Amino acid sequence: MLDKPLTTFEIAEYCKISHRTVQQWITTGKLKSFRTPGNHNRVEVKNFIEFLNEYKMPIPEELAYHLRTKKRILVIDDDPAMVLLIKEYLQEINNVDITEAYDGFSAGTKFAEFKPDLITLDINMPDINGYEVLRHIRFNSIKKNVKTIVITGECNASNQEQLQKLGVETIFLKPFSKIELLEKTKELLA
Amino acid sequence: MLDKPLTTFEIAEYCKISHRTVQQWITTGKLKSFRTPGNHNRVEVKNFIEFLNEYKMPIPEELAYHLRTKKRILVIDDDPAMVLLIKEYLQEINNVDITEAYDGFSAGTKFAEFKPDLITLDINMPDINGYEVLRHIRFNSIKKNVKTIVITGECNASNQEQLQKLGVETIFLKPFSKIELLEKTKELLA
DNA sequence: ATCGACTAGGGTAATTTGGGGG
DNA sequence: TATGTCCAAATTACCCTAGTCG
Repeated sequence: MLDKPLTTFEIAEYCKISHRTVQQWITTGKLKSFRTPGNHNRVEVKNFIEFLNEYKMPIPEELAYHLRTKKRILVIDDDPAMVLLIKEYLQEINNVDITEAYDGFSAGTKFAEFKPDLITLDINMPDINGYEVLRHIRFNSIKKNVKTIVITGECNASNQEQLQKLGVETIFLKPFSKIELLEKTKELLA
Repeated sequence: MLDKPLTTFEIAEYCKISHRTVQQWITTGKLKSFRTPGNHNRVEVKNFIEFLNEYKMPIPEELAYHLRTKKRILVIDDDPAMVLLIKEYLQEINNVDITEAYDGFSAGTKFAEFKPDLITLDINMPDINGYEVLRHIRFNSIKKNVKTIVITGECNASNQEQLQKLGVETIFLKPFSKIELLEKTKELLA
């Protein structure tokens, strides 16, 4: 969502200036863009960030994560042994920072503070309602585009459908394959 | 953040001073700014306020809302009717911003984003373990000094002791007195 | 088919801004 | 150090156009 190319109006909104000025920046070559077949300007996020850096302009919060060198993963599970296992597996990916949470409240604070690119989540937990977590992420958080992997003990067809509606990328049933988890995670982070 | 960065002329108007002087402040590094690609100065509101504070200049009323004058309260309860009641009561206090959360995860994100000065918390909830919340706040959060009021249906002596160890300021049993809640809250926010 | 609301581009005039010399 | 004036350049306001969606 936030990764799709930006329109001149969106950039104008980020920079708090008029869309005409953005068009000027584009025509004078200061800001790189490409054209849609309908002749509309589109600016790739990385070009926008490059531009902001070059002119030492402030970078909007929502785009700041593009500057990170390491991808961030938040592992949410109330079972410490499972968290340990998942962390151990995922650590094999290069350039990732992993944090964990064992209850809903700290999952929330860590989500807001750590701003992960991907989360793994159990949905059958006594203290956390996984569906609430997903709903909150999709509808209320700034970072709606975070990738979500559900790792759970049980999941029937109706559950699966519900999870897919909430934008869950993949569902793994315990016990799960290390290789599959790694591959899927790498794919989602790419 | 949500506000447009200020131009030198706008700052000149706020300070009742010439725009040339504002430019001097910027070139001598007293006032932080960035430049548009067309070389126009822009000053972020937070930098302007910082500058005004440093030089002990009066802060224009239009910008005063950037200083946190209002105290913030986060109401955590899974029962919407109870949240409504508590909010209605607390609204009578002057200069407070109140936000609510109905589940652990959003309580966490709101705690991290809203940074409340005081929270009210139920501890007998199916989806949120109130003790976990308190433990997290005391031991892991940045804002350890947040005041905590527990409002709950049941609470025996052992529970009470546990809560006090976790730094809970007051415990109210439902149904509770509006006047007592207001008084205690005001006292804690003072 | 037509309407209104919305998004986007672009022409042009008006306004705002930076900075030099006083 | 702070200000008033000036001009070129940057930015914006205003307007009209076209396409899309329901």
